[in-house]
Amino acid sequence: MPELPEVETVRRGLKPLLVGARITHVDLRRAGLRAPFPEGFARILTGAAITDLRRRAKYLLADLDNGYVWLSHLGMSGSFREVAKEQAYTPEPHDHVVLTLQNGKRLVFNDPRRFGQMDLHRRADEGAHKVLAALGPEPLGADFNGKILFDRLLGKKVPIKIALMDQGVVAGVGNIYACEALFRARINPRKASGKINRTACDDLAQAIRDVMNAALKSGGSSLRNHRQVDGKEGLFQHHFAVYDHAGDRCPDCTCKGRHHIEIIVQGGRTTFFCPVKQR
DNA sequence: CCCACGACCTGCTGGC
DNA sequence: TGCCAGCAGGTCGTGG
Repeated sequence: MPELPEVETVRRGLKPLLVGARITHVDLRRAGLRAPFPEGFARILTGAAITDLRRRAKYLLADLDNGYVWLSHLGMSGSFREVAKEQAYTPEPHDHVVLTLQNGKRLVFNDPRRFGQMDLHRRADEGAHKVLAALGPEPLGADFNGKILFDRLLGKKVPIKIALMDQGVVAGVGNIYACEALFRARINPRKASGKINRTACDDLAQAIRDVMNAALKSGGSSLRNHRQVDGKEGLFQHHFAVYDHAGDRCPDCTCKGRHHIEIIVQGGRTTFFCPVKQR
């Protein structure tokens, strides 16, 4: 469940459970996810209290009172769930990490495809963190606008859809919200990034912010039975204009309902768009 | 530097 | 009905 709105929804769901909590036990049920867990992972988490839970792009960052930051990424299929104090923990398939908190509650990380990530770094070194430092601006941050986007796309030849999914251009946009934002901004996903003019970049930056804010209000999108931390499902999938709507009529009135959503492959990922509305 | 593409995994589904 | 190729919300490394 992993684009910015989903990860932010997870962060908000986990915050009451984690912030202020102390980790008393860490059970690693395998040696790693895509990469092995870092050296001393369980040892460094054990005994530490979580002082804050932040998000950068699609990464969750838990600040610990021992100076470390616990970084998590949900990949394609990762999820966290809470197990209540009085409830016995029964392992489910693909449960990989189980944290026990001092208050008796448990936090379980489950990830069938294991594209997720967990790592540690020192808070003091975060500015030098290779992956985090390479990330583009937060689309919901105060410093993101059409000018910033225009400057970052300047000279790029890749199709705009591919550029939007490049975490170094703008952070947190994935396949769904790239498609949805381009539809809202009436931009053809195949258009060369560097040929998008300043006005269109203003529209696109606004479209990204709008669609992400709308998704956040719905608790994100829940595809394939994914659930948020509290077990509820996000509802934004019911508001997709184009994503997963190949062959449907274009929902925008300027297309007069006669045109249909097309599906193409870009960079190995599916793109949905209206060839009439999006020029 | 910039870009294309395969690899990494498991589970579900749609078409035969 | 049953099987399996193909596809799924992401990132990274390796080529050209």
